[in-house]
Formats: sequence, structure tokens, C-alpha cells
Amino acid sequence: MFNFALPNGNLTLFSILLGMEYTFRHIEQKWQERWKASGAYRVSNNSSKPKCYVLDMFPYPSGAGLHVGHPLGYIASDIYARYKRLKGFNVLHPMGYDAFGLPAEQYALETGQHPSVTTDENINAFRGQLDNIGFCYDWEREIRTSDPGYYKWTQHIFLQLFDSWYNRHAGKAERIDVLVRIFEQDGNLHHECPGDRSIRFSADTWNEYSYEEQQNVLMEYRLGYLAYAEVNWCPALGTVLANDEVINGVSERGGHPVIKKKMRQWFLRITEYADRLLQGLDAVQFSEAMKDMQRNWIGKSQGAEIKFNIAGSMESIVVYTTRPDTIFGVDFMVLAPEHELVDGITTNEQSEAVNAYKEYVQSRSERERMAEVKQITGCFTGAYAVNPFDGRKIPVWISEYVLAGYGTGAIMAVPCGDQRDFNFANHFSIPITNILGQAFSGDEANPTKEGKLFNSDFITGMEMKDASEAVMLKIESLGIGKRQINYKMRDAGFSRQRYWGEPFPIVYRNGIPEAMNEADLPLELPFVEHYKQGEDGEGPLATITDWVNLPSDNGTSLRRETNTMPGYAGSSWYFLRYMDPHNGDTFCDRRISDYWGQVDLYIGGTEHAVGHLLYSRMWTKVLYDLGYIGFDEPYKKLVNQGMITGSSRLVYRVRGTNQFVSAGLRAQYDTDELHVDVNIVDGVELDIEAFKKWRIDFANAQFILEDGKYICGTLVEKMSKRLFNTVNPDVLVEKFGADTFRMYEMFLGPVEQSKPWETKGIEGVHRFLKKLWRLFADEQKGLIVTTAAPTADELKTLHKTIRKIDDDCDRLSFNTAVSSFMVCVNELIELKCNKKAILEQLLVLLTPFAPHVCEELWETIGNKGSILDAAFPVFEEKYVTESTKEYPVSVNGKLRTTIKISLDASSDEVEKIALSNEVIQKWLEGKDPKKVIFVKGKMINVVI
RNA sequence: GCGGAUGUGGUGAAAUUGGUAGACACGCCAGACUUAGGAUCUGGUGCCGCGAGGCAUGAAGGUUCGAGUCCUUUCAUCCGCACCA
Repeated sequence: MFNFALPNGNLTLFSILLGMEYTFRHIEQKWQERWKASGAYRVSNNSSKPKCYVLDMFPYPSGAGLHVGHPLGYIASDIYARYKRLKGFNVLHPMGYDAFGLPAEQYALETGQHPSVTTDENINAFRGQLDNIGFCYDWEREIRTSDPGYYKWTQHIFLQLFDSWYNRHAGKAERIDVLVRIFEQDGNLHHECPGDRSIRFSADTWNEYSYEEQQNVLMEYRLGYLAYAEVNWCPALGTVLANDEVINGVSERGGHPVIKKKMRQWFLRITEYADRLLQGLDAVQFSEAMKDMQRNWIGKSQGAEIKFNIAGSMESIVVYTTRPDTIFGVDFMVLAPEHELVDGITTNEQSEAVNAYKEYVQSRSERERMAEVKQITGCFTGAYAVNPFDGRKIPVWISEYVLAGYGTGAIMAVPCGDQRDFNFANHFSIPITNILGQAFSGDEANPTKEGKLFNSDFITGMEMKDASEAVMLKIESLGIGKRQINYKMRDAGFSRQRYWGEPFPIVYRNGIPEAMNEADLPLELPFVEHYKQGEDGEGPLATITDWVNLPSDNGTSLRRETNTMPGYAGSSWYFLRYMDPHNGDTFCDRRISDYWGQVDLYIGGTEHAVGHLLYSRMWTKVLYDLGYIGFDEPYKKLVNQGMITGSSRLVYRVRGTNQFVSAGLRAQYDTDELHVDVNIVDGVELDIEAFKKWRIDFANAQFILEDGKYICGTLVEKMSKRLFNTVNPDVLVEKFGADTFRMYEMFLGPVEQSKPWETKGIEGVHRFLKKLWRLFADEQKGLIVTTAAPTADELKTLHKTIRKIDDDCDRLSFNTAVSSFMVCVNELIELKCNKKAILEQLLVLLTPFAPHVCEELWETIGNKGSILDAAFPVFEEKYVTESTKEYPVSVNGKLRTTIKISLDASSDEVEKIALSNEVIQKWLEGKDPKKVIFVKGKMINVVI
């Protein structure tokens, strides 16, 4: 009885669904189950289609779960992945978890629960929330950095770093045994030691070195190496603290003092890659802002190292300066308080003051040291350095604004050209030499790099740029210094005195680190009873003595490394593992990484601008150099999603009472401001009953209302549980559906832009989907789609939309895409269009955004196969071409009227029409126009 | 301190190449339908002005026939800064 067509082409034969309603939850669950059962999102590594790799920065599964800010980037990448699939690409779109980290360990310290247990729980909760939103991830490729099957390969790659050095001549990483052969033949004469430039040795010397001496030298070359560095040590807590956990020099928990403590730790020699990391930026599509941040972080500068002798001493100080031309303006010298020469040059009279100052600096964080401007601190050492050019004696100071890690840890201060030096000189009454002539006012420094020098001996009268070169040549000829390129970037600290991270696959044999046998990987993280740190700042692993100490045969001591790797270890290469996640033989088969290649689109937060991105770029370059992969930049295109801030709601309690006054009336009372859960506020109107139930102490609250309502105050701030302004996506999905939620997140604004969350507007998007639904179905009549031929207007609407959506998706401009869908549906309603030919194309366009409802309607109107693999509609110009244009006509640039004119009209004709227009006539007041500007298809401007 | 981003109606925003500022929504106002409405539909809505018109894209200048868009100066807010992830 169903196989007859009605004469009017109406498809009501399908309308067994009489009373068809948009039951979004039912539809979404149905399709999520079907897609799962059919493996709709499974991705093959073998395909004749072009590939596209769309990646999200994977989340750290925190206990707080997802709030609406998290999925913003995931939704954008999901839409893009689905769009590319419709466009005929084989799309890799995976997801996983950055599962090692401090919060889980902190939680374990507090509750005794093992981090692996809480991490699993958190991951399950995250997964539930992610699934709810309907992402097209291929979950068979899921990775977790804390999974031994994953971190086995993190350890493996670390060993490759340990086993490599950077050959500056070849410009790439090479194996350490290559270096050993070089040393055996030539010593290190042609390969300056990156760790310590003073290390020089010939082949003979090398061959005479003991094993230990050789290993020590090699350590100065390795890309993964050991060195000493300071950590935040909190004696009261017996713990090393993250910067995060230190606030104003004391521990966040308990407020105990924190001091710097030197410890032997692992580092990655990322500085060897500084130049390639800079150059690589030219070949990738990151925002200029992002590239600038990375360039700034790398901080390449060209300058000179100049040696100053200390008067009356055998010591000399090497300073680094980018302005050798200012050498005659040097009025004092500043050493970092940690500089190794400080104690040696300090005079007896000053030693007490210097020691006191050094103690003060010990308590200061690096950021405080750099940011402090109001308070100028420093201490004179009593020593004087001698300017190598004019023999002038200049005082040597120490101050916290000079950092030990940058340059040589010593600067020559030129107060007339550098504001910080100027302030310092002023504060300590150090006389200032003027080498800038009129350009220096005496009131502030002038940091100009253009102009002639005064009062500068042999470079007086020279342009600064030329003077720089002249001084450089002189320094070199005198042998008191050399040209030097410096980087602000430092080698990356790679040790954490923590439990919940990757153990290092390193064993110390009599104190000398050795790589573990690859066959013994992974070195699994052992279970511990407690998460307290070992003695002297060692990680918790140090407390498991029978794990740390290995049995040894011939009296040698064998001890494991007790630190673990930092959070960014696992995330530095995870994009490779997704390609080949189950491979037990290698971290990623070369053929497979050759197929997938670079990540085509990487979406994540700007907070990773420097750290994670630089580290993973470096790892990629190393793996490329060593021949494991065929490309040396991991991410071809990077987009940073903006942060969604919370929009908090405030209530005003009259001080000392349990009475709450509405926002508009609060000025009349003395009130305290309280954050209220945004989920019990509709817009700004408080749900009073829900409020009373929210917390026991509000059960008997009284209210002073305006117009019968309680209106809340609003405040935009960070989204955080503490401020009761988090919104759980689950709640919105339940109420409006995943499709609405996805589209609303996109509708909020450009993906890259930060914006406050406002739940209220979601109804507009939900209304849109209901309107879309009603193009297909009527609640009484059921399905109303017809097979009638579309009209020109309908085709025009459709094709305008195809062009816009295609373009917007390509540019990731999803907010404007959603608007275009709304415009399209509004127009189709206006046209009363229920035609299958139009609507099914619209469904394909929309399916990346609202996959569930589109699949449902796709099936309902009788299509076979999933809409996920439909072909993206093809735009045809002929349906949208116009013959006339309503031109805006301005007089002197101000819009006065619009006139409809044929697009074929010549400029003479257009001018005639415009000038004869009565509105324009009025403005002309009988005069002749000076000129008429006509831009075809755009506008007309009459200049009087 | 250094670096980055953002300022457009009551709100989120649009304006892709210098060419009709405020599309699309939220909210608000008025109306229709309804037993009902937190459903649906229709109309209106930047500000000032009765109107003609004027004023409007953080502020001040500039370039241009024409500036939200380009240039200079400036103010405000937010974010990052190496052990949070």
C-alpha cells in the first residue's frame, strides 16, 4: 500500500510519522548508537582519497569535568573534519588524554587514592561528556599518555634524545657514536661544546680520558642531558613546588617559605634547534601573533661578548651586549647575584651587604625579578672593572634585574641609552656619561639605534650601526671579545620530582647514567604506598628502595633515576601515535606517517603558544633528523580558539541579615556581594525557589524585589567552579540537544576570539533547528516534502548558501556559517519551499554542524546510505547571477539614497541616472558636481 | 618588565579586497492565535530630533571622493612569561 506516488508528487506516503515532532534527544541517541554500531567514524590508513589530519589539543582529564569552554575548539575541528569528509577526504580525527600531571598527584596526596584510579574515573566522565556532543572521533585510536603501551614510546624517544647530539655543521641531530668517532680522530676542535664552551680537547686527550671523563664530556653534547638547576624547594612541606604552587615567595598550601635549591636534572638541548625553530615558522600557517610569540620566546639577538678586567685582580668579567657601539657610555656593570665571580671580587667591606642581598634574591621568583619596576634594588660589590678601551674604572654591582641564565649573566650598563640602567644609576647616584649629545635629555634614557655618537673616542661622530661594527672589529683584533649570537630561550628542564609521570629509562652505574635496554621498555611506574617526596627533594620514587636499587654483580652500584618526565613529554609526539596507535614494534610505522604526514589543522588554546608547541616542534625535528619520520614540522596550520569566560551572577545580601535585595535597588542598602550558581538564574532573573534550595542557609532568605522579580548583577570573569559560573554541556544537551549546543557554541563568535558565555541565546539556535524541521514536517500533517521542481528563487537561495558555507567552512568562520543557515531557512520559509531537491542539499551543507538532525531527515526523505558520506553540493554561478544592483548613492561620501540600475549600464549612463535623481538634485542645489565616482557593482559617490 | 590579544547597539556579534555600519541572533516593545504559554506567528527596535536631518565602531589626530577597515599618538581590559595542563 505504500508504493504508489500521489499525483501532486507529495511524499506523504512516508508520513506514517504523523504528528512528526522534533524529538531531538531521541533522534540524537538513536543516531549515536547507529554510528557506533556501524563504525561510521572508523578511519583507515589505506585509502585512495586525499588525506586530511584534523587534530585537537588533547585535554588533561581534570576532576571538574568539561565546562562549556572546553568543547569550543573540539566542535570547530569536528565540523571541519566532517566538512572535509563530505569534500572527499580521508580524515583522521582522533582524541586522547594528556593523563599524567600534577593535579592527580595532589589529589592522591590528599585522599590516598592512586592517580591511575582517579585518572581513569576522570577519563570516563570526560568520555561521557564528549560522546554526548556527538563528535566524529575514531575512538579506536584513543591514546592516554599514562598508558604503559604509550609511554613505552615516550621513553624510547627520550633515549633517542639521550643518544644524540646536534652537529652544527650538518645542521642536524646525529647519533652520539658518530661524535665519539670524531673525538677519537680530532678531539672537539671542530665541534664546540654546547654545554660548556671552555671544554677543549684533542684526540689524544680524548683517548686518554677515563670512561667517566668521556661520559661527562658527552653529556655536554647530548640532546637529552643532565645538569644542575634550581627548583622551588619548600622545606616545611618537604616538597619541590611547581611555579603554580608558589605565591609571593611562599607555598600556596600553608604559606611556608620557599627557597631555591640546586638539583641535578634532565634537560633537552632545545637551544641547538633555536635557528631551525625560527626558520620553520616561515613554512607553517600559524597566526602572526603566534609566530611573534614564538620568535620572542626564542629571542635571537646578535651582539658581542666583551671582556672587562677587574682592577687590582686577576679576574675578568665577560659581558654580553647587543650594543657594542655604546661602549664609551658604560658607567657601571651589573652581575646577576648568582654569578660565579661575585664572591671572588667582592671586597671585605662590602661582603656583608652582598651576602644579605644575595639572600634576599634567593627568595624572589624570576618573574618578580623581571617585573619589579617600582623598587630598584642592588648592591655594590666594592670592585671596579676597567673599560678595555679608555681604561675608565667602573663600579661593579649586583642586581636582581640581571638574570644568570641569559647571556653571560653580566651586563655593561649604559644609563643614557637604557631605561632600566638609567633608573638604576639615578637610584644609586651613579654619574651618567652622555654619548648621545642632544638626543639625551638627562630626564630619561634614549634607546635609539639611529644617530651619531658623541663623546666616544674613536667612534665619535659615527653612525651607531657603523660604530657597532667598528667596535666589534677592534674587540676581535685586540682579542678581548667576539661576536656572539644569543638566545633568550633556555634549554628545557625535563625532570620533575614527582610520581605521576613517565619514569626515565635510565640507570646510574656508579653514578654514570646509562640508557636502559630498549627491550626492557616500558619501565613501568611502580605502585607506591604514599606520594610523599624522598629526602632532599627527590621524587616519591626514591622512597621505593627495592625499585630504585638494582642488584649488581661486581660491586658496582646500580640505581634508577627517581625523577619523572614533565607533562609535555607525552604531548610532544602524540600526534604521531594516533596514526598508528596499536603498533607494538615502533612508535609509528614510517609508511603510515608518510601517508598521514603533517597535521593539516591543529586547534587548541593560546596558552600552549610557546611551551607545548616549541617542544613538539623540536621533537619532530629530532625524529626527522634521525630518519624516523619524513617531515620536520608537526603542524601545518594552527588555530587558537579563544577562551570562554564565565558570566557570573551576583546577589546582594543586606549586611548582617538574610535578606537579599534586587540589583536595581541595592544602592539603598549596605550589601555584601555573593556569587550565585548561574544555573539557577534565567538571564538575570533569579529563580528564588531554586535559590532557597541551593544552600541550606538560604532556605529562609527574604527578598526585596523589583517588579516582582529578583534581578542579579553580572560580572565577566574566568570560568571556575569556585565562582559558580560554570555551565556543564550535559545540561544544555539534555535541554536543547547536541545539535543545538554545537551550533550555539559556534554562533557565539569567531573561534579565535575570547568571549563570555551566555546561556540565554541558545534558544535562538534551537528555534532555527525547529524551523528547519518544519520545512520537512508538520506536526499535524507529518512529512510535507515534495518532489516538485525548484523555482529560480529557491535555487538562488540554495546556491548562495552553498557558496557561503563552503567558503566559511574553509576559513573556519563557523559563526557566520550558522547565520547563513538561518538566513537560508528564513528565506525558504518565506518561499514556502518544501522541495526535496532543495532541502536535501541543505541537509548535506548542515550536517557537519548538526549531524544528528540532518541524518534523521536525510533518512526520512528516503535517502539510502549515511549523510556522513554524501557529496558536498556543488555551487553553480548561474543560479545567483543578478542583472541589476541597488546602488548606494552618496553625496560627498554620505549616503543619500539608493537607485536600482542595470549592471550592464555604462559609467556615463550611471552618472546620468544618478545626477537626475531627485534626491541627488536636491543636494546639488543646481550646481555641477566636481566629480562622480562610480565603482561598478559597488557604489556611486557624487562630489560637490 | 617583556610579549600577545581585544575594544562596534541593552547583549553575542556581522561587514572576507578602503565602498549602503549593525546582517544573524538574544533581549525588549506592540500585536495575532490559544483554556494556557518559557509554544508558534506578524511587526518594531543604534542614539538625538515632530521633521528635514544630525550623531555614531574605546579616545584624539591624519591619509582619502569615501575609513570599523590604512597611518600616528593614546586609553582601557584580558591573557602568557619557561615546574598548571
